[in-house]
Amino acid sequence: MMMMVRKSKGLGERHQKILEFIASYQREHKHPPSIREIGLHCDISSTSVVNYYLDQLEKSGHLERDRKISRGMRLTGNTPLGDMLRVQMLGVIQAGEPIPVPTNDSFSSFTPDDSVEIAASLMPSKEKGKELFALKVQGDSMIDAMVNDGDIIILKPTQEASNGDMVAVWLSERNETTLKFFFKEKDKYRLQPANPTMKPIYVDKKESLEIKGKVVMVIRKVERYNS
Amino acid sequence: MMMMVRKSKGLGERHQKILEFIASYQREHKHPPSIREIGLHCDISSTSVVNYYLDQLEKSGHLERDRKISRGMRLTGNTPLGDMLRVQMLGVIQAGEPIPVPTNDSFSSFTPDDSVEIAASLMPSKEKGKELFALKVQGDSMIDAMVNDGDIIILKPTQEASNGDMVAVWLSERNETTLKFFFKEKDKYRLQPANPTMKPIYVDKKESLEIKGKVVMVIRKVERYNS
DNA sequence: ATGATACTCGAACGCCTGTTCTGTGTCAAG
DNA sequence: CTTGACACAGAACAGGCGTTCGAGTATCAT
Repeated sequence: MMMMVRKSKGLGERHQKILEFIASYQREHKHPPSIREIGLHCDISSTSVVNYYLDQLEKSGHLERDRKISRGMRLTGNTPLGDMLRVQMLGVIQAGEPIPVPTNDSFSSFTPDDSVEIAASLMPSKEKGKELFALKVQGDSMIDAMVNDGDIIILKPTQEASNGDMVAVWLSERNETTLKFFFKEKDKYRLQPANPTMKPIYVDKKESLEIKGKVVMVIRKVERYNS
Repeated sequence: MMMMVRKSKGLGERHQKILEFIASYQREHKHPPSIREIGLHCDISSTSVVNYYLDQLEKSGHLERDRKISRGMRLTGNTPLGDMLRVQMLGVIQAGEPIPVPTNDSFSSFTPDDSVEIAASLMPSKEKGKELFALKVQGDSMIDAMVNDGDIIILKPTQEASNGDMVAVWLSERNETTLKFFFKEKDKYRLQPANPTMKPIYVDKKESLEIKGKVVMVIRKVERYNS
């Protein structure tokens, strides 16, 4: 004597509810719900009915299912396939200050101090986050490298750089940290700004030049311009 | 009469193997393996041994476990909790060319033409990818906005901008697309370059100025410098 | 030797979970 | 009215899967 029927196509109220529950459950538990859990929270008393809807959602492409496997379902659309990697935010980089470099305690005893998540699909090489670290740029001094105040740079720690690498270097004799493209020439190093309109600076090989890391990515969250 | 023993602390060969298997299995199947599957692929004949190692990995912080729940394990460190959102890459943006804007077919019939994945945790506002789109910057003409050739910009489609927003605008009378910070003044618009050393350009309100979108993020993959 | 520690096996127990089958009420088309 | 698709319930079945227990072996310090 009571029945909310959903004609033919489109997502029904039940479908919607299930989809939302799966999403929220996944967020909270880090893994998908079981059929029975879905039924419980969506006021469906029979596991077969849940299965019934799950089948439909799968056919309509909202869901993927690994039959026979516990909680083997996942939403399509957003929260897609790719995985991502978390890189540690070690501190800030600014002119006149040495930059922090990753301590050598491998990757154990990780302090989730502060970190940035990067979609793995964005990483250029296969340098999949093993030893990457992130720095926040402070001040406008990196402008010649097309890096602005507040930007986040992702870098791979290294002492040596190939020609063409963008590196973070510490010029102790100039008491300056800077981001430049690195080129080794006859008797000196050429540090080429990213901005083609700016002239490179040359560092004699006698001068101490400490390469701190190689930049692999720059991320800028554009918020607002203060002016 | 044969036994590879691992003294005391640190990750043993077995631990490493299990960790790697879980990661690869997860990549392939989109869900964690079961204890028996781990044992099978890591040459461990007893489920209790796998459980034994899993316990250790959990204690050492490499793994999280939801006991009693099938495949209720996940690696910590990388491949973490957060979800991400996929934004469509609609095309390129370059001076002298109009930029593509999202067609109005909502978000159904999604062509995975080309897309970028962004960690949700990086998104400034709660504008969680609903209608975001991405463009690849071509040419050096956006340099005054601290955007380089090859950069990827994420923007939110809009026709109106508030003061201080970074917008992509089409100046039809100048036949140019550009990225600038937007300010409305008495009788004109001020388009402020991101680079503080560069002067703003002013556009009379009579001139047509089409705001295409508001930039929310800039991503640069640093590969190599051609020079 | 002896005991402690680390590691490994195999089997059994029992809950968890997806699947399947039978049955019921609703509604629209024939 | 009959028929059939559709939405749903409930129960039972069969594996999947984590857990636990008893027992055996190797290494090392005492």
